[in-house]
Amino acid sequence: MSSTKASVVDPGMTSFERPGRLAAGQDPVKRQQILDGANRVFSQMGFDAASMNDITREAGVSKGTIYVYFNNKEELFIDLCQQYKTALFDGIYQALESNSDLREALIQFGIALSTLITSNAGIQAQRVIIGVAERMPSMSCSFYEKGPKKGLAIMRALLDRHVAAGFLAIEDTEIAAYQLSDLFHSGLLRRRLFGQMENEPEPEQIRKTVTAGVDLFLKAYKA
Amino acid sequence: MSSTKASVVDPGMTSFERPGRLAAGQDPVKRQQILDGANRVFSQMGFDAASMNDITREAGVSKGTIYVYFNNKEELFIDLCQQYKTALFDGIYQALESNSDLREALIQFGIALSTLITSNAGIQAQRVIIGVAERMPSMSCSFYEKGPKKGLAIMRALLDRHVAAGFLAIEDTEIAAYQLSDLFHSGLLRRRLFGQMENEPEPEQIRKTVTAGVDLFLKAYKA
Amino acid sequence: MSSTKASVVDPGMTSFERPGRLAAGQDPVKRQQILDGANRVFSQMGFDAASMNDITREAGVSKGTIYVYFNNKEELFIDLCQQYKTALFDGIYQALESNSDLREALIQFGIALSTLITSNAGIQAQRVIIGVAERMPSMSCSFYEKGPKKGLAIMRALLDRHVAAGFLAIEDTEIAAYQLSDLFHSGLLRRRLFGQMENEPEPEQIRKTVTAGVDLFLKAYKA
Amino acid sequence: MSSTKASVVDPGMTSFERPGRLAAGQDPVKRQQILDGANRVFSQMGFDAASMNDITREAGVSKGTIYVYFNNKEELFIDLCQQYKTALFDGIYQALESNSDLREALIQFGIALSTLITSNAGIQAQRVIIGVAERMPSMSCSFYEKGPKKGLAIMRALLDRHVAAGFLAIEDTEIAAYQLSDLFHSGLLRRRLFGQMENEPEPEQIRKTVTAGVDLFLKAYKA
DNA sequence: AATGAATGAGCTTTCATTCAT
DNA sequence: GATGAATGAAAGCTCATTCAT
Repeated sequence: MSSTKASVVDPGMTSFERPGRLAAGQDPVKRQQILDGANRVFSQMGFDAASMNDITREAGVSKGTIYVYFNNKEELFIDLCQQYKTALFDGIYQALESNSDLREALIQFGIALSTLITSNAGIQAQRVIIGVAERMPSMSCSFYEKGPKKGLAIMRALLDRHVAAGFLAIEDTEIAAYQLSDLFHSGLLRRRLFGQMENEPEPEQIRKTVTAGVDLFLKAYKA
Repeated sequence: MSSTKASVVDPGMTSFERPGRLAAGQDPVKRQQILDGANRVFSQMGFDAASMNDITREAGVSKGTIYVYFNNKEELFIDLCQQYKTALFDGIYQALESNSDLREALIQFGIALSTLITSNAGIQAQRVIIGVAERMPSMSCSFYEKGPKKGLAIMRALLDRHVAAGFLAIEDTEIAAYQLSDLFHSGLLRRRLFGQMENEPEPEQIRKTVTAGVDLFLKAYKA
Repeated sequence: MSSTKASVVDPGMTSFERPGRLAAGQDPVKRQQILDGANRVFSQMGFDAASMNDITREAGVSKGTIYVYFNNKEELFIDLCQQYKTALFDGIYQALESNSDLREALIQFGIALSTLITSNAGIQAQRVIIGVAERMPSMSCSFYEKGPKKGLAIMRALLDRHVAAGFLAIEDTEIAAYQLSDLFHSGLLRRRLFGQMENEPEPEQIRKTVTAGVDLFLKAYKA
Repeated sequence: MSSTKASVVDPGMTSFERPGRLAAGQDPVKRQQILDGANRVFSQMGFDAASMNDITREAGVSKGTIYVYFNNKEELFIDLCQQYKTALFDGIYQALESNSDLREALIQFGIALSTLITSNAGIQAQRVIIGVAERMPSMSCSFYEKGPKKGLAIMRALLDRHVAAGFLAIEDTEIAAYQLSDLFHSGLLRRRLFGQMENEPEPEQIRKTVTAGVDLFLKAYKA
């Protein structure tokens, strides 16, 4: 559980920049330091097996300090999950709009998405969240809605536009969007989630998988 | 956590059939009784949050007895996961071979597979296993290999036969098999895993999803 | 905090008599053993400063066992206070009725009462209860009602009978009963409560105090 | 625990009068401010359950400042108790000497004394001190000696004078003083301490109790 | 001189495991 | 062979005290 472990969050600011004394629980650098430690521990152990002592050690702050920033273990976890959502999915949707060629746009987006969700950090985050889905359904649900679901909506809108333009012949673009999003990571995501593929897939493998998926999709649905 | 909860395992034999006194830890009925209780508890709580007391209560046996049949909590959990594999995937692969029409065979198989892995019991089992995948990688891995991977091999062999027969034009049947297996549950599995779809999908919804996936697949890959 | 300390409770039964295995939290000997340990610790430290570890050590049982018999620290404390009430005040009221001579009856009763409430055990119990009276008012109140108040009612009835018989001339027997009960321990109780009198008063001192109080009372109130 | 709560201490000076910067821990206004906050918190919670954070909040000073004025929680508490003694008992003994009529002098003094020790502030102070008497015997003892004991000495001297003057016939004026002091609050103090009388007794009730006590005393002891 | 964020020992409570019955 | 009361290490969390600002 060393600090070399993957992390989906990036403080973006180091302790060197710490300004003058801040109010209790208000220092964003320290807050991020705790979240980083918590991320490493929760990612390795899951919510229940992680102990606050572990997080204390990993974050390099004292137990009392954690409890100044977060009311309890669960709130720390929820805040971390909020961060997963933002860190994972922010800024990858632009690939879809910035490309005029449909095939290329889909491939670029698919690569970005698959790279993300099959990365070590992404897999760990998904595992942790799926692991508590039974007991904290609203959290895992909101994770899905901020992530995959949002991507789906954007993709569906794109498909709708191409259907309207006569380039694609799709009866139900909702189903089609689901199909496409699953084709992006065919043979990658599930194997990664279950640990059957130990390391992050090579970029080349991702490209091949995405391209095969997009081509299958376009061949079947082109007008 | 009552006994009305979903369970992937079926004892198949009641205590009435119990024979004369057996050696310690040798009574298969009692063993199954413990596994059933453990299944209900682990499914609800996950591995770490489940307590042996809960399992004791749910299984209706004493704590000492559990420790005669299983060395510790983890071994009980591992044994239960072995059972998940068998209970989940046994007996669904025959649909692929018993049908001469390719499309119909794929649809029947897809429905069987999707129904299984999106069922409450199936989702709970997958969640629990994914939740510990980081710490017990061999277990989650073997779960994948016994389940999805085996299905994939059978599907790939089927595709190979149809390619050889000239009915399908597929370059890489491994990728194609992955694609098909993901198309079976497009928009179902992930939403179920993350709790965004609360209840088991209706048979009609599964049929529609599978059919759309198979048709997409065949349209693109038919010779 | 050794086992030689004063205790208001008497198990009345030793571990030698322990019968065959009892249900969890049902063994009255063990229960009493815990209460005895708790009594010693709470008496020394008061409720808040006492730690469950101290009680564990003093009672000679494990922490888990305490929590089988009592849900939490507060319930253990409340149960102990219930016992204080019973142990302290049960069986001292008979002196009042068993004696035909009023003066002698009052003196005997006063001696019994004063001996009790100025004893080490009695003082410790009162201190503990007074110490939490602000936060657990119902408990300290019920202690008073089971103890002093009950004695007052009996004394008042006695006075009423003697007034009716023409032996005493008392306008308000309620006030008189209060006066008498305070005269019993004049110069003893408060000094003991505040630690200004370190040791239990000698029987002779108690007798002298009670006699002086009763004589003062009777001289003023006799018809 | 707001500032509307009863307090036995009166700062008597506000921060407006604060002079130029004083040496650390030397500002008597700030010191009193801390003691006031501590009084409110200790009165509500008792010594052990009170937290320095509560006192910080209630006193309106920082934690560091408290530790400049007082070495630790216990010393703060001890200093506060010193103040209880002074605040409670100072200036009530003059009633005894300023009145030439014995009965009237005793009644006035008794009323002053009973009003004080049955007041909310007085009861809270006594509860707190009795609650720690076992662990800090010297403190509770000195409280008694500064308060009740001093009053007793003065009363005894008064009784001695009247015995010498032939107005009273008392064999042991020490016992008599104890008796009188307890008669002052018969039926009030103990009920208040144990919370059986929730509110401060009405002045009329105190007057009645004191008068009854004094009259009982004088009737029995007059020459 | 005053502050209050940080510390970490110690709190109450839980629970996997053992073993006398 | 089965039981479940007992254990005690370890959990989440609090709080008296310190010290950099």
